[in-house]
Amino acid sequence: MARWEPDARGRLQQAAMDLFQERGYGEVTVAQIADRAGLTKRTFFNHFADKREVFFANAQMFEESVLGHLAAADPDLRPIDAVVLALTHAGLELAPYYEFAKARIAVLAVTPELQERDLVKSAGMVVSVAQVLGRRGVPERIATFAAQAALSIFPVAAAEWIAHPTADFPALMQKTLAEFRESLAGA
Amino acid sequence: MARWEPDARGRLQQAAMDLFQERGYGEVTVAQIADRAGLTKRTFFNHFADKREVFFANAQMFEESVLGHLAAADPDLRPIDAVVLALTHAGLELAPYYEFAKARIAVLAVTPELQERDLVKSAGMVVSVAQVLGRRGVPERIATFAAQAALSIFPVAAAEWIAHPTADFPALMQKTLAEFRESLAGA
DNA sequence: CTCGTGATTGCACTTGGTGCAATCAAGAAT
DNA sequence: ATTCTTGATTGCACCAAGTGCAATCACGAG
Repeated sequence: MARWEPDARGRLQQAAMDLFQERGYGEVTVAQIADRAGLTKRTFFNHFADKREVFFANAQMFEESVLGHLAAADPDLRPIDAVVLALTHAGLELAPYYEFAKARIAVLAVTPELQERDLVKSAGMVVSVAQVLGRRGVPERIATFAAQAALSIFPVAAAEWIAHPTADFPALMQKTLAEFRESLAGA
Repeated sequence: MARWEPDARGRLQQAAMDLFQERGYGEVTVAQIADRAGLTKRTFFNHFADKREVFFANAQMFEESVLGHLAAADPDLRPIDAVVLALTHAGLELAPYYEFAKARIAVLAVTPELQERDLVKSAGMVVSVAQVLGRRGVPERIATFAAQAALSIFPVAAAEWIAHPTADFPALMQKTLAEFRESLAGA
């Protein structure tokens, strides 16, 4: 038997997501989350730096997945294509969590506080992706721009996929990338 | 004589910036800001939604300037060029506030809390810029991407200009835009 | 059976932020 | 001159987020 009930962190995440869906992020207090997980407010803050972070605990795994795919990508690919492909693959791995992703987006959509943190997470990912590109010899600024472009595309394609789960996600990514290119076009 | 000392809001901004530079954002309390401005904590929150907002009070004027230039831009320009030009012109208007801009960036650079809010402001600007483009008949998604691209470019060029005030800002913008295009390139 | 260790907890405390009623300083109305 | 109105400021009570620190707990190792 474990010391205490196992996976305190996971229970906090679960309790938080449940409560956020039930009452909305703003109406939920950290004490209530901890309570539902059978823990205390103090313990919550041992596991998460602040109330917002509990919402993004899983998102980090997604980032690692993207970075993994990117590091393993064909070195001959152009930077932007490598990143888009990595995002596409990582995105496909999310398919089994369709319901979870949908709920997550629903909460995010109505909670400015979480949207704010979401921007930080995206910005952080731009930096990591750019770093990985850097190791391929891509100049820093180019790498950052490519990462930004690719990461701008992803949520758009993802939202469309959530709305039409039968759609072909890789195709959506390519279509969206084409639109981005068009937006910069070029005399 | 005015009812009270005039321009409470301005005094709060000034006091806040001074204190942030002296001690750092995290070491300054709202009560201290209000105090230095000869007001109370409660009054501070009458003028600003939260502690972070006082730092961005001026930034809104910049946004309005950009939107103004954009609305007045040559309708024949391609979307991305129109936005870049509008940002260039608005940026040039910032030249007289060089010292202030420098101090602002210095505080921002060491304060994650403010960086987070800065991302929100940028995102908001992407939306407004895209709206103005929309009124020119640019499709929504293209408009958003163009706005994102242009607003990714601006801080890079601005940082370089702050570092080398003698440089030609419009040229920096164009150079940076070219780099962004390169990052998406094409064969 | 004791000891060490890491997770959990209790508690006090600071700060951000809000709601509401009271007050204040001016200009307008009588 | 006095009253009225109006908007800005304030005081106060209160809730929730987040932190530091010491104590406690539940296990496995020795």
